[in-house]
Amino acid sequence: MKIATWNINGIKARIETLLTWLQQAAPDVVCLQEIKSLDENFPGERIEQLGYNVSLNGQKGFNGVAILSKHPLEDVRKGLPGDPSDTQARYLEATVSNGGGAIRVASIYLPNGNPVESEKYGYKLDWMDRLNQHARDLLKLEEPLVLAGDYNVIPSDLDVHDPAGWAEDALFRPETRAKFHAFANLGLTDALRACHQDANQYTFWDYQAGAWQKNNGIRIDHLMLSPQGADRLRACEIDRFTRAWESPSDHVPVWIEIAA
DNA sequence: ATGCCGGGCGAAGCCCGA
Repeated sequence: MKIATWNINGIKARIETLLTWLQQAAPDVVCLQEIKSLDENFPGERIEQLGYNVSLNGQKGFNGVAILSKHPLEDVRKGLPGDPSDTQARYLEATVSNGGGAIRVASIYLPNGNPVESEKYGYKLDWMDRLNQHARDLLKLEEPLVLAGDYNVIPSDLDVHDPAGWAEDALFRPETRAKFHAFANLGLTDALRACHQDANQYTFWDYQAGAWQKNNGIRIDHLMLSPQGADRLRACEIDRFTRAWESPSDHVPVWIEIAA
């Protein structure tokens, strides 16, 4: 089973690109971030025509996450627990059943947090604490689990073209990385790093300053697996070719192959 | 280069992203 994550930066602007990639890559499950759409305005019918079920946690104008699946989506959870006052659409979780077994899948759009001096950084850190707590609860189930999405976290120096230049950024500063490592240390496997250890495994290139042409990228889109999920991991790849397509998202898809 | 692009909203210019 092929499970992907992709921050598409607006479904309205990316629907044709998404449909092209879905037909070409043929993933079984896709976690989307930044759909920037209300549920009722999401072009679900065109995606359903390709054989996908669609589950949404949308929001007007920005944020918004989705899960697409060729298999039924069950027990859908909208929103990350722990703060009823949080109205931003950044989390969606569902169980994918493919006959043989079930996998719990989450689509995550973790807050950016810049500028660090603003309340946005505190919101990011609080959100990471809530994600950590929820992951603890999910891991207690001891089942295959894939927490996939745009984490807005650069895990290590290997994952950024210019570590020194990013040192104080909300995506890379020590406090951010410490929380991400605490999360991973609950027992979650970074699928890309389980399969590839070399540098330059980027998933995002800014639209500005020729970042793509210069390969000034960062790795911030991750698939994090429970032990039961990691046991079944067979491959993890980054579809960086989509960044060269016309009118691309600034993120590219990342996917894993899991033994059925 | 804490906004150079690009998207959304909504119909000009501002908010947002990383």
